[in-house]
Amino acid sequence: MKDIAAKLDVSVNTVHKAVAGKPGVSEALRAKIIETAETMGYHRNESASNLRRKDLRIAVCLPSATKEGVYFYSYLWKGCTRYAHEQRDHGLSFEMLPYELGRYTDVLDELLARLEAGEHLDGMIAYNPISDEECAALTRIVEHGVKVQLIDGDKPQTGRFGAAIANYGAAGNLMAEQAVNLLGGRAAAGNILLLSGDAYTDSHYQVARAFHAYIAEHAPALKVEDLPGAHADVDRLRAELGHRLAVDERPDLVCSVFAVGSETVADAVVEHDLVGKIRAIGNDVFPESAEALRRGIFTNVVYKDPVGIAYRASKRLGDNLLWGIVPEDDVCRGPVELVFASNLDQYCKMAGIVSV
Amino acid sequence: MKDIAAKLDVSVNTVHKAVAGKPGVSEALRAKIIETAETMGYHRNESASNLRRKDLRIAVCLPSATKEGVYFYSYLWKGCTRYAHEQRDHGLSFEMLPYELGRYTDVLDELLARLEAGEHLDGMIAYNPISDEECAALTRIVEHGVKVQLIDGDKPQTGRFGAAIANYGAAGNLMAEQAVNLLGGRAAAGNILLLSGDAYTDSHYQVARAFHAYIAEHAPALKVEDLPGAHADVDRLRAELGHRLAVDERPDLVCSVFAVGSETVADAVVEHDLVGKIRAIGNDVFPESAEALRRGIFTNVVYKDPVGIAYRASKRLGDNLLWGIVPEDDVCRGPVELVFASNLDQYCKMAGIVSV
DNA sequence: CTGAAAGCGCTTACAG
DNA sequence: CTGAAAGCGCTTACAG
Repeated sequence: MKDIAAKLDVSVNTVHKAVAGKPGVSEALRAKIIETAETMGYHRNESASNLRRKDLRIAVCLPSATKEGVYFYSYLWKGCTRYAHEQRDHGLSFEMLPYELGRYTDVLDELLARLEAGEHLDGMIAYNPISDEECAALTRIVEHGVKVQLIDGDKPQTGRFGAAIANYGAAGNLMAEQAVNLLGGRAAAGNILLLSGDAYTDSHYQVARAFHAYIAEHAPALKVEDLPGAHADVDRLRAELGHRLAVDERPDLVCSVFAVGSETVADAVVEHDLVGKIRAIGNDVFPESAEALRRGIFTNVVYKDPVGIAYRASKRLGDNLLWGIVPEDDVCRGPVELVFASNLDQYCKMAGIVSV
Repeated sequence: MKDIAAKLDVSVNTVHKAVAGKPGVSEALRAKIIETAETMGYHRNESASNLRRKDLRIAVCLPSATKEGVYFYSYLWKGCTRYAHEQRDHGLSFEMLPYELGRYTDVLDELLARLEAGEHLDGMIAYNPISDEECAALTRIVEHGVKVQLIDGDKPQTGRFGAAIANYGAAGNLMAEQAVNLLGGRAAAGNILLLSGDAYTDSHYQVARAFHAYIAEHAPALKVEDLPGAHADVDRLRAELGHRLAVDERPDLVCSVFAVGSETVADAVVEHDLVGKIRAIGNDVFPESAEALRRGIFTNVVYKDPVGIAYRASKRLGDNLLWGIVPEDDVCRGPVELVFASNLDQYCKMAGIVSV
């Protein structure tokens, strides 16, 4: 920077304003400085930049990890806190705002009140808003100049900066692809029972839809029957599943598109003494599903990397606020993988699951 | 730091020496300072620390990516350069020293000469040495106080700081587990042809051994026949494989423990018009294997994350040199995953493979 | 719009 | 063994 300043006979301060995109330089001079900087191979020293500048403030607003879906939410928190920890000396300060399910709007309104009272916030990691109230509150936060990065869903109409979502379509395809493998390849025949969850829950619906589409295209001789139902009526689901497994014409393969359904499947398979006799694929890695895979109850479990999704969401926001980096796509889809007993341990280690 | 100094009535300089582990403080005072620092919740500001201190020097010595195994080596380079790029302002400077295969000792000797001439080097990322000469040269580098992190193998007798290796055992198990799945589960029967590579190449041998062990334990009715041979005699391998696929009693499944073998399998399956009629699992993601998976020639490909291995090797060394972090294990084993057509794209993106 | 000066929190080189 | 001073490369707050 000193060299550039000397070469153009301006002050380092002016160089700073030019390269950092700050106001206070004429556009002509800025262009000349940026050009010179590039030809001289200049790049900003991150350590020095971070040292003097004031921390940018980011709020994280996700469901607390104490209720339904506890594992999933705790993985999201883990991804955010990991990034926050890595960046603690790098110019970012995080405020964690967990909310009890059903109280999202309240927490958003509180935050809004603080913004209206003049408090400054640069960015926010926020759980995908569902209700109109939640969307409206988030939209108003965006209007206060806060860059909002959504997690586990997208609502472009809020004016959010970006969104990070698991690749539910790929998860459904992956589960279906292995289902076809297990039932004999392209010429596969047989019956699949799919615990398809709640059709109004985006993640359930998308996995189930992709599953059906894959089977229809690649192995049309396979019959897929849906068994819907989610957290709310898990008892009915359990009874119905038991019913299907008890009869002689039981399905050749049982799959679940969601975590609670996977647990139900594992329990039912054990209860009806079908371990090794019926094949099953679960969704999401959590202690119970990991145990079921280890014991051979599941052939596989679909992994959607919730920690990674939250980490990437945080990093995209941080990189943008700190360095002005604009991602290619505003929506970022995480990877999906199929877990086997042979490589289960590496996923448990990532998720912090200790085997029993 | 200023607060600690004020509290204990010493200089910031003394506090620095105490917390940074530098000489020049009495042990009694050091202990008192460290205790006070902890109770006051002090932690070192990384940006400030990086800004003033001199860059630590790290050399990277790996096979150049222009010969045999080009993809694998280029992935290792990619992992190292990614870390180097991330750390460019964070107190680490890297020197890249690619060598032509067979010329490893020469490059190590050159480096040794520089060290003996008084040049200083803090750390080194080095490819696993094979020959006695290579091991000896590396040992002498270690004796000059250089912390050496090995990649793709381990030679503890060199006194290396650590090693990062793909989990070849898990890769063999994973391939075998899916082989059992494809051939009918626990009661599977059938014949598997295994391109087992070169028994003297550690990576080939370990994958093949784990594969055999898994089958013997989990599906003893499956017959596994080895077809050995590696890069050196790929023409013979190709002929022999063609022979086995041409006859009526062809295997139900063909697997390869190594990349060149996988390419050979894919070619042979196409040549004998067996796409969709015979099942095949390959090893390693590279353009040809990705294409074979996309076209349904392979059911799956085993992924061993070479970029990640090199990245983690670099990061472990960097974290130790910069912050004194000592990893729990000196040997770090990378993850292994089974790739499907449904999630192939995410691996191609990581490896920089553009689909045709 | 432009610049001179102070300072972020640490590390270094040097003096006592 | 201990400390006073300078300085890493940038950013900020302020003066012109």
